[in-house]
Amino acid sequence: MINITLPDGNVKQMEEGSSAFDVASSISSGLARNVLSATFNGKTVEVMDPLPGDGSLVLHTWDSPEGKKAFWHSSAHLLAQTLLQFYPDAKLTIGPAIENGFYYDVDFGTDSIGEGDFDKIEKRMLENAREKYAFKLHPVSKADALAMYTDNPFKTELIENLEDGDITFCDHADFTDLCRGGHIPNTGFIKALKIMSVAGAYWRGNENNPQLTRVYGISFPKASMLKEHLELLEEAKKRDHRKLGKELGLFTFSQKVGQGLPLWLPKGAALRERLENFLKKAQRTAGYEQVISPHIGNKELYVTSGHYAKYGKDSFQPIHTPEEGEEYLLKPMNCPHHCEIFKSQPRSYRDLPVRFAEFGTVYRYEQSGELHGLTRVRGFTQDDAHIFCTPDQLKTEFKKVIDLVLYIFKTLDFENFTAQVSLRDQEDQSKYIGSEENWEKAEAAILEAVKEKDLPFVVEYGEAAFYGPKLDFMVKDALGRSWQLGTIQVDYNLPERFELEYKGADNNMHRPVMIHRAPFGSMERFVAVLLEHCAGNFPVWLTPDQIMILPISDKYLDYAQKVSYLLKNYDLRALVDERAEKTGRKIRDAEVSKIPYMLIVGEKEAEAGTVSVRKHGEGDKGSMLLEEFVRMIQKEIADQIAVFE
RNA sequence: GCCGAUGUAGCUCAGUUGGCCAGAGCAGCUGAUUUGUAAUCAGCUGGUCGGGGGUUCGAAUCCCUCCAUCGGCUCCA
Repeated sequence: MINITLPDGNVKQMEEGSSAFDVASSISSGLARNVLSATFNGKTVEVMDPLPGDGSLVLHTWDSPEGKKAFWHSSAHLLAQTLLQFYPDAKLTIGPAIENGFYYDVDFGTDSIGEGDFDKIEKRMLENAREKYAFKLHPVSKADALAMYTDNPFKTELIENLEDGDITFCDHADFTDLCRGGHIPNTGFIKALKIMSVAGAYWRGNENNPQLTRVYGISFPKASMLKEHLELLEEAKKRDHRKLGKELGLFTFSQKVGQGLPLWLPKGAALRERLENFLKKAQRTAGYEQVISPHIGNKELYVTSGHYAKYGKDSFQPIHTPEEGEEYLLKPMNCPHHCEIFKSQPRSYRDLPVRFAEFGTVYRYEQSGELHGLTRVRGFTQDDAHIFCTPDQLKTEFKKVIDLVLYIFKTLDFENFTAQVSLRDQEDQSKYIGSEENWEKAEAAILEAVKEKDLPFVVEYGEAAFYGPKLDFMVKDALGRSWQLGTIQVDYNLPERFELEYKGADNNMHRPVMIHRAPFGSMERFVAVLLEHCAGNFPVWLTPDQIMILPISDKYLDYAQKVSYLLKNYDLRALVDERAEKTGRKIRDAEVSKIPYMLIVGEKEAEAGTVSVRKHGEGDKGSMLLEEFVRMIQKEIADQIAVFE
């Protein structure tokens, strides 16, 4: 007999040779049908394989990440099997599960695969799935494993890095593949699937290695789930900030101006200005001072900061002065300038912390293939600030910045977020500059601040910047997609390089600590994420046009103008649709342009001094006195944009 | 930068086994309509078919090249 402790604490006694499936069956047949993977004493085991003795068993269904992982990884096997049926000479490499689905990297040799082939592959995969082939994991000796892949250098490389005795293969049908395990019981669980795309991918992610074809797919245990998933993708497409930005007239790009250099249109520029003013106001309260620095800086500035050595080659190249000698770089970040501002006068410990803020536009030469809408551009404006403080003030200041970030998230309705603490790579520390002692202090300060603020957080090793650890805020948008927004970074390095100092109470000179922070990240990126989050329906305080006044006919134009004038006096952004169109048409156009309020005015309204209110997406709200409407919208705005304390 | 795909009017898209003057809807302009909660009607304008080169009697369509965009990879101070 073997004893199995289930996660709910119940102990099951099972006969020798029982599997996770047997355990599930003994609980309920419904559960047994839905078990996709199992973990036994912390190790992944195959659902159908006998359990190796006493221990605790966790069963994973579709609702758990482990269940999905096993499901999608098994689907990758199915994909590989099917691909070999069409392309017998293809060389397989790896096929893992990913966040949403799975992929298989394949070297197709001289063959190629395109969207036109997806249909037949999907059909054959489903045919194969319906055969309910069981996934069977079994050990293979290193020598035998190598013998199986004499013509496949990729698999050979993988096997060579494995210990003899640790090597397993997974079979289903007549297909076998090097695999460490974690499968669903059989292919029959896979009821719906779709090949999503093909793309190039380097072997082992290294751009010096040969490029393989990555085939992406997704699969589900129910056809309805696939439908839902595809609908979600459709919805995401509708919310694409590139599409909405064009439709709402916020920004554009021009081939002539250059790649990755956004042009902000009047409505977009006004929106950005409102975001800036909103943050500036909170920053004033929080004790920041605005500074302004130029768009170029002497190369020496970046040699001093260390950025030139690190990024000089991959950046926009220096601008040479007409006479020889001097070289200037487009500003790729604001910190060196701010360091020099700090140095412009002697500082006392009594002055600290000083907080310099600037909406600083910077230019970075991103590889052309990386550019993407407003989320990855070559010229962008950071809502940057640098805080210079004493080491003792670091944690307090850090926490204050967290408060500011949380204020912004709350105002803009980003309720789901995780703080990501990025620390050094624990194995390879050669890429970081700065002393061990300082790094440790900084890492500890961030972790303490995050814990004291009670933020949900994860720690990522190896994700730190080369000059210091950081805290990034990952927000989830309305469709559940993750985006990196605000960032707070500790820097012991630049103060050292720029020899920043202040006079302490002990009358000696001390080195300040620096915090870089950008709650929005960049204005471009933030607007993009916000657009997708709210699907273009900005909160009233932020939206470009708040109110469209629709006169029934030109007889009521005068009244409409009067209403518009009055609203503008209240700092509300109102337009009048003066066209000789039918009301239905005017409403449609205002709805399509996502203007939150429509005020319909005709004879009744003109006589009574009222407006007939229609709200975007909600319809007719009935008529009210103009003053009433003003109070209502003012209250809405006040509720949306609380004061930062 | 790499792999793959795409590029036709301001926007969304038809048109490619090479062949009459390259089409539609929306937007725009002109006129009529004076309208009550999601598209009034008619007419008109608008395109070096991404740029350049080539093949051909003939190219939006085939080839080369450059540019840009999209999906990934790599990268992200």
